[in-house]
Amino acid sequence: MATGRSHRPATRSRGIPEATVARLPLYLRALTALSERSVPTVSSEELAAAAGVNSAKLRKDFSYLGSYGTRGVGYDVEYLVYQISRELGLTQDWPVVIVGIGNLGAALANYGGFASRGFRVAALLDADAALAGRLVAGLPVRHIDELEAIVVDNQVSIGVIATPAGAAQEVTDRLVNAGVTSILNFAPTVLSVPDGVDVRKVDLSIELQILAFHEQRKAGEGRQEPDGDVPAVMPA
Amino acid sequence: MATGRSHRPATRSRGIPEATVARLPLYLRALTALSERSVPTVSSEELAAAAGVNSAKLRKDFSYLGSYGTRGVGYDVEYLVYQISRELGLTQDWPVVIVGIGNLGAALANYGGFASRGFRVAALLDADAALAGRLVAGLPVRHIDELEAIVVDNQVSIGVIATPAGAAQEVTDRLVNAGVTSILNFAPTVLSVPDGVDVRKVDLSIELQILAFHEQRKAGEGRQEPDGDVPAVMPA
DNA sequence: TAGTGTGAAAGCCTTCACAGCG
DNA sequence: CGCTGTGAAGGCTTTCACACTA
Repeated sequence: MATGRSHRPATRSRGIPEATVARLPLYLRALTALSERSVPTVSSEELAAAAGVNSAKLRKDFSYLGSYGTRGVGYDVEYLVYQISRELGLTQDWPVVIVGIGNLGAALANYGGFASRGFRVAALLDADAALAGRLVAGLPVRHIDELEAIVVDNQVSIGVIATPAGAAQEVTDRLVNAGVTSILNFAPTVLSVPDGVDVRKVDLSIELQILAFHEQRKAGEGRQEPDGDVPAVMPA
Repeated sequence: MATGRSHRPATRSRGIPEATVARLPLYLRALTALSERSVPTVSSEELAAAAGVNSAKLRKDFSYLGSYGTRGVGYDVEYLVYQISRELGLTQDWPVVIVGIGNLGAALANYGGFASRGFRVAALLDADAALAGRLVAGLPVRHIDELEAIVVDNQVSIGVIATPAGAAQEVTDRLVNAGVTSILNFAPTVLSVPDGVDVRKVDLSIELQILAFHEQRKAGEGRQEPDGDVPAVMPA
């Protein structure tokens, strides 16, 4: 999902399939929880259950990272936490700017899992001059005019867009121009970016619409088991 | 992707592949924009560009819905809007409850694309009694004790969870017990639900971690480091 | 003629099932 | 013996490329 444009034919950045990369954070979260409970080792079966996947998939995923398990025993929790963190690039510090400090931007700024795990909010930016200086999550909101300077000074490579849809493309252009190469977009717009810039989007209404689709299907299925066909109510 | 548990072997609810369903909202948004500009027809090429996909994929997707285009011309915008809306179940009204009215819950309540498109916020719920009665997005926050009554009275089948992680599973259980069969989860937890209940999750920190992975890869590509092994610190 | 609709080909991703190791 | 690691098989998804038609 969501890379810059139509580049990268079969994106697996270094042998690790994209689908696996997308699950590593899930494993990491489950492992972190185990680590906090001082659990020393875990089997693929247990960890898979905690992460909400099946164990064959988990083992296959881990096999792309290397042979980090012990047959007959399982995986060393601490060691795996380290390996996955390293693989994901979380052993280094990633300064992030959040643009658009409405409810959503504020929610993001306050989000704990954000600040932990290597991500540091370098600045909060908003176009509304009236917001400037106000503290959100302990940080002062700064005016969007400062965007370029902040990105350059802090070597920000990741930007989060929580602006209204209408402002998203312009903000994107400015971020990219200033040197940002990864964007997490919460605005309901398709962003266009140059090659080499990654965009991931999170879209609330799309998720809801997908749920509605399945909801409708369930309702249409009626009481009996879905063995045969659905009534086939064709449109006009 | 986010269905209840390990059920549904190859989920395509009625011939429409899951991957296609996930793109229909994208097409719908692009079409709605065209409709507002009173554009009568679009080609697959144009619409695909607006939606951020390629045209072959779009045509294939539409072919699962039926033959709604005109060769040599393109697609009728209004007609497609209607067909996709119907397919997604957006021609009916979906009452939704949002649980957890912090910054994120408030952002969701205020989100425009939410209220439009067939989704109606039936209630905002929070465990904090101090919030009760306060207006958010024009709706009064109600206490979580009212959850069951609200779900039943409004025939709510979709619930949105914006609570802290610790509360998410309990809220889920109560929603499901009361009759909710689709859940959009913003809490960073794996929810367990009975068969037949769909869960989709949106996880901010996961998205960021995926970006960090690619960011790291880009950075590493500039230097040498092709075979990238690390000192091999084996576990105890 | 311009652009849809679609078999066929090619790639991914998941699952299976079991060899092999601690 | 228990559990990992992994070829092989099977499914989905995307892409290709072109017949076909308004």
